[in-house]
Amino acid sequence: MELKIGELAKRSGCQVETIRFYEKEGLLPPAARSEGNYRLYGELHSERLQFIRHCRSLDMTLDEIRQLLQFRDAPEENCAAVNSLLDKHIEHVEHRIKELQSLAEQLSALRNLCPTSQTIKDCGILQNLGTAEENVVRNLGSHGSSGCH
Amino acid sequence: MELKIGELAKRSGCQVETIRFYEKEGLLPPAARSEGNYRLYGELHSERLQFIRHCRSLDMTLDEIRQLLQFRDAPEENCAAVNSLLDKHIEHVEHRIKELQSLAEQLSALRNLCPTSQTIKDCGILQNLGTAEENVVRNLGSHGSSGCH
DNA sequence: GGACACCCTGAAGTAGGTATAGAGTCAAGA
DNA sequence: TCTTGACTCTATACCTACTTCAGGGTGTCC
Repeated sequence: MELKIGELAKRSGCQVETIRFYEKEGLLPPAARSEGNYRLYGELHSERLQFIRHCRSLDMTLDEIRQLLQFRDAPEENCAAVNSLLDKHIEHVEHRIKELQSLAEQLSALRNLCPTSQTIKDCGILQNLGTAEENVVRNLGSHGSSGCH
Repeated sequence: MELKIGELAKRSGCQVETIRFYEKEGLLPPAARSEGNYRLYGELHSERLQFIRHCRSLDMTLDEIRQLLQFRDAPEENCAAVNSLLDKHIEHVEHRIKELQSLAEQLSALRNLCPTSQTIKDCGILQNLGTAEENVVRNLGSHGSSGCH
């Protein structure tokens, strides 16, 4: 039941480099080592990695996951903080959805400004992009969560 | 009509550092300089920056913006590529919305596993996060666009 | 001439990895 | 025994779109 890093990676569906990265970040404790200095993992590591990957698949940050792992390591405490962390995360995701929906509307309106191919100087899209943002919601201004890329 | 960088920043609603960054990235051409080596901007810079910020408020990448600026600089060409770039961007945003909606559903289901405060060892949320992801859509696996943070 | 707001350059930091270089380990086949 | 190939190791750089910081110079007001 001792896994090398590549085997653990296959099992957990993540990449070798990612596992090493989690170790460096303190999310996974350092692994035991073989004679040849290879990392060796057991069941506990495997479960912990599964937990982390599950959280990541739910788009939590490493900081949020770090907190959840701490809770997990204190089984007698109360879980109110876990619930609250999740509530905040849900709120965050829903906020982001609304932002992107508003964005999609704006983009669609912009697209309609050039229904067919023109010369660039007559292209309604480029013209509009060059104007002030009067009709544009500033949803991504300075504090918007960034990036759908 | 010669603006110092701080004035241009105020006008365009972005930060001084961001303007310098765009210059370094080649999105804005180098500014003229005053005797004291201060950057001096004119109307053309101001318009170009407005264009860039408008695109950014629509969540386009700097690479996409670079392409649009190239188009903008060739007014006699055909704008089909502009339309196509925008179509791709719209598709991208809509895809991301769907991802996040599925995510929100999963998070909501997860949240329901612990309706009231428990001890951590009885918390349905933490228990579920430690299980394999059988019931979890892998929408963010390896190729999902990242980050709502 | 001193205080203060503004500007300069260059480098480092952010999140969550991914990619690369250069080297070591290990098992199987010729 | 030698070699090939798959795997592992460390350390470092790269990605996006900026932001922050250190250590200075400039310009104006009182």
